[in-house]
Amino acid sequence: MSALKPAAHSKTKDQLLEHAVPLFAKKGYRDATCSEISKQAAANIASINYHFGSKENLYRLSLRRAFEFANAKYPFHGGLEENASAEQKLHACMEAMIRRNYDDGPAGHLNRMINHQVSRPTAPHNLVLEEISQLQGNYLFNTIAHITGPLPELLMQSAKMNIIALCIFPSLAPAMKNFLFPGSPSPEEINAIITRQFHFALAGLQTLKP
Amino acid sequence: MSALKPAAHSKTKDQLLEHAVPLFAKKGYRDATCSEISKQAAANIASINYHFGSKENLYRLSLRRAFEFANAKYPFHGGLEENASAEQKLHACMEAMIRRNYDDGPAGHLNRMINHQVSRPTAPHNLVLEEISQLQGNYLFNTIAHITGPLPELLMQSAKMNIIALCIFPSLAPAMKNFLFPGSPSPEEINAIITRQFHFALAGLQTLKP
DNA sequence: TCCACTTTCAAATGATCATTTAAAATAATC
DNA sequence: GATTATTTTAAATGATCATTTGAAAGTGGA
Repeated sequence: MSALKPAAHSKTKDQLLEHAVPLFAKKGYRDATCSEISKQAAANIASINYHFGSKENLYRLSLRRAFEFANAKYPFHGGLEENASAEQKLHACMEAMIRRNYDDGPAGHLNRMINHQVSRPTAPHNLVLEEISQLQGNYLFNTIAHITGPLPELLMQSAKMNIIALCIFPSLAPAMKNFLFPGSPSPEEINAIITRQFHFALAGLQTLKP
Repeated sequence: MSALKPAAHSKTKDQLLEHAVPLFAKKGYRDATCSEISKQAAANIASINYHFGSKENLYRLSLRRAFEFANAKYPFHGGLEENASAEQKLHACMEAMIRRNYDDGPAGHLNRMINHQVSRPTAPHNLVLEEISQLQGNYLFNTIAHITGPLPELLMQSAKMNIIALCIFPSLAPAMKNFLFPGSPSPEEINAIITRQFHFALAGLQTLKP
């Protein structure tokens, strides 16, 4: 436990965070090593612990940063007015989730980090994840409720899960994504995916009405 | 490289495989250590390399074994006749996939192993996975084709992906599964899930018809 | 210039892991 | 029962990892 108190900002600290995010997104928490992160940031290996205290803490900050990027470029509400229809809002949510999957830049890092996290949960990271998913999950939850009408809690959660599944499942597994789109899908293909999945989801939701 | 050629069968070898499967299913390839596997099998740590050559090879055999268990208890065709309707066949596929998710015994190990594998692919293991998923994927593919009628290849693959997503997504993430069902769902709840997801999927597939 | 403080650095530390080794124990064959 | 082959064992090996250490270098203010 070091008694030193590093400054809030420094060039090295910024560089470390900047390179940590894409590396965690690419390899996941475990396979992105401190050695590689600090090498990419042109910093000494000890700098991570000096500036962030631990690799785990650096990961937590990276998650938050990736969330800000994703949310800024692809917000769940999609710029819709509050009085937009529930169908429009659902479309916006799905569009945001799907576009994030196919964004190779900073706005796509969050989904890639989550994909790694999903099947390999580590206690402290889940706190951040839950915070994020609640923020977005509640908006989606309310939107769905307007489409299906009131449903039992369990059915609602399950409906929400189905919407998320239709948006992010193909990109969860790198193998599946590559199978569908060797290389990256074109903007037109992404648009087609969004409308296709939206109609698929909407039809499915109708079957849940009492 | 050992010059010894161990016998095809031995009690220790059987015990190792028997304990490796549930451990790989619980923790994934990396977090299930040779040390823990051999301890559970009441064998020496060197026995894995003696009998299987490497941890990787033990994992490959474990995958095959898990596949046999899952397929024996929950076959994709669900005991249907060849002339059953496409809807019946789709229902059978989905039922098999969903029941495997909620089976805590040997028949559930395959899905748990795949869930770990999905987001963290390792080259040699993927060969086995592809073999397995093609076997089952082709059957599902043909079934869907009968429901939607002929579609472009990409649309068909995407439809297949959606069906799989609706079946296995909630159990992909341990956190999500626990959120929906703290503890395990009852047999009645599982039945309800199957019919609900089937109707959701069927309605979605209709929207893909030309 | 001196001093207190912050930051960087190369090397050490200690933990964990799969795999190897070589000797000892066991089983099989004659 | 002697000899050969197989299996088990404790210990060693070497690799990788996050983190710690202590000294060196850098920085800003009086």
